[in-house]
This record gives sequence, C-alpha cells and structure tokens, in this order.
Amino acid sequence: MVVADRLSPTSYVVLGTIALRGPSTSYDLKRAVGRSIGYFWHFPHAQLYSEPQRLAELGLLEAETESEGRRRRTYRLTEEGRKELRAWLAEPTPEHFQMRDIAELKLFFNEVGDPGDVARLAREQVAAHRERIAVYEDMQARYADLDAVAKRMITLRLGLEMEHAALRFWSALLDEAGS
Amino acid sequence: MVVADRLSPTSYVVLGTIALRGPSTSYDLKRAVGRSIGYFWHFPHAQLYSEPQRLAELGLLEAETESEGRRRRTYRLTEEGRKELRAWLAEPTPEHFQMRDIAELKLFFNEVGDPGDVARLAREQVAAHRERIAVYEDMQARYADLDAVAKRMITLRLGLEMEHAALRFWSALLDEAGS
DNA sequence: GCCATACCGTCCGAAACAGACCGTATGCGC
DNA sequence: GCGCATACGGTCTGTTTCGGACGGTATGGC
Repeated sequence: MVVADRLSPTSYVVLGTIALRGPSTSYDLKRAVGRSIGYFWHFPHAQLYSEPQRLAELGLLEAETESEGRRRRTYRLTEEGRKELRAWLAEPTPEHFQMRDIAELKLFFNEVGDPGDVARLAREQVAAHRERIAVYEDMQARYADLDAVAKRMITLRLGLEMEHAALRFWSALLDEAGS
Repeated sequence: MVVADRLSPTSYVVLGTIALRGPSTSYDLKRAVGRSIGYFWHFPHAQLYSEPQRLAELGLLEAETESEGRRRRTYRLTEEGRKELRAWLAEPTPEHFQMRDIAELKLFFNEVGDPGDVARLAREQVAAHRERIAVYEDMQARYADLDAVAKRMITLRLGLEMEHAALRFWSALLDEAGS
C-alpha cells in the first residue's frame, strides 16, 4: 500500500468522517468535526478544504462537482479509500498519546514564579475542567436514547475519564496549596 | 510587554528550563528536556538550537560564546527574560489542554473496521499505558528522597493520573469487548 | 430596501516538524 | 596501535501545519 505513507492522521479524520456520514462537502465536514472529533483532535478548518482534494488525487475520494454557480464539491469514498481506512484501523498504533497542556507547563516551572501562582492556576483549571465535564455530560445525556449514536459516544467516555483525572489532580493540588 | 506575542509555548520551555537549571547550552537543554518535559510536551530538538537564538535577539537571553574551536554558546537569562517568564506564570491560561491520541481516533471510527479491531486496539493500549506507568513510577521512586527534585515531580503526578485514567478506560473496554 | 447574521470558502506568511546528515570524541576489544 | 562502535554536539532542508484574516453570498427580519 504505497499511498499509506502520504497520509496523516488528518487524512484519516476526513476518510473516516465521510465513511460514517456518507458523501459530504468540505463544509459538512467542518460542522461534523466541530461537533465531535474537534473536541479531542484539533485542527484548523482550512485543512478540511485542502485535504479532500489531496485524497481525491490519490484516488481515495471521488469528487462530484455540482452546480456551476457556487462551486462546491461533494466527496464520496472510493473502494480504495474504504480499504485504506480499514487497513489503518486494523494496523497497530505505535505512538503514545500526546498532551499539550499549558497549565502543566506552568506548573512545571512554578518555582520560578510567585508563591500564589500555583493556587490560582489550580483554581482556574478546576473551573475549566468542571465546565468541560458539564459539556460532555450534556452531550451524553442528549443522545443517550439513540442507540446508533450512543455507540459512537464511546470516545466521549474516554474524554470524561481524562477530564475527571485532571479535575482530581488540580482539586487535590488546590487543597494542598490552600485556597 | 510587546515581546510577549512573539513567544510560543516552546519559548517558555526554553526560558523556564534555563531559569531552573542555570546557564545552559542548547545541548544541555536537549538533554534536560528529554528527561522531563519531553514526556508531556513534545517537540523536535532542532528547535532547541534555533529558539534560544531568537530569544537572545529579543533580549530575553544573553549568549556567551566560549572557545573558538567548537562554537558552542551558553545562554543565560537576562532580567527581561526572567520578568517575561514570571509574567507568563502569573497570567491566566485560557486554552484547554489538547490531546492527540491516534488510538482515540481509531476508536471513534471503529464501526467502519472489523469487529475484532477494537479488542486488539484495547489490548495494545492497555500494554502501552502500563508500560508508561512503570516508567513514571520508576522516575518517582528514584528521586523520592531528594526533596528539591521531588517538588518538581509534581507534574509527574498529573502524568500518572492521566495514564491511569486511560488505562482504566481501555481495560474496561477490553472487558466489554471480550478478550 | 437595509442591515445583521449565518453560510461557505480561499489565501498567505510564519512556525513547527521530522529526521537525514555530518563531523568529533571516546572507549574498547584485539 | 588499529579499527570499530557508540555517544556527543549541532546543522540543514523541504514539507506540513497553523491561525486567522479576508471576501463573497444567501437569508431573514424589520
């Protein structure tokens, strides 16, 4: 499979989203991603316009230009595309997850700052994680009855676990640092 | 503070590391980062050569070229630099943390793949997180007696919390999916 | 008829990125 | 004392990614 090494995680986001939702325009992708994957895999929306084109050139997507006026293309998965996606899903995942947490960075360097900084940071983080948890729980509640969707929500559980872990940590730190 | 918006998280990693360790060469940074921050904030080492130069131009670091032969520069913090770092530590942190977890992505799209994929993925992840936990616990044990270092290890606790959360999730998933 | 607000898409300069590459020491076996 | 392997220390380069500014076009409401 020689195309495989021209593909990035973003490519699979596009492929996968189209596989789940059916044929989509870039804008469709943008909205779909914003509501779901966007929460745990960030990238700028501009990529959702360039990436499908690339994938089409590689033969993994097939573009269908509709209407001359506004030129918007609907992309659909080719057989190649589906195969590539399934191959990716089946192969091992060597990379460990990566975090990018400014708060953690600040905590690491805290001894250079003022004594009060840590407590303030912790307070902020507690608030932020609580808020995010609320958002996730809301999503979970909203779709709890739809079985098909519920299945997809499994990553939401992971997100919640992570948020709770972070919340626990910062809360404990706050207690220690004194409010 | 007009320099502030020319600074990225990486800039603060450099500034902070030098603040903690004292004057350092790029290579010193490379090693120090590899042993600590590298675990939760990845970036290519090449940046540890270019970034200090940039910071020196901005007046936040001060370069001292020693010996003509191998030209290696030792960087030390200027007053400006320390002030900038402290200001950063004191200011609020608007961004939420970001995760980049290929495994989570695969899980999200799992219904496109084969039925067995999820269980395999979960098994892999359990192993990977267990391994990482072992590494962290090892670090923790090694430095437990050194008080000064122990303080810095606080971020390690956060790392462990996160790893455990992930481990719990994937273990549970593995149980459900059946081995 | 006018304004506000979604909707939809493009573009661009600046960073980040991975990782190949290249010398120079230093040790170590033989 | 020679040859080799390994760690040390650093540079370079071509892609991607990244924000986010920008610019049109519908659509509805007043």
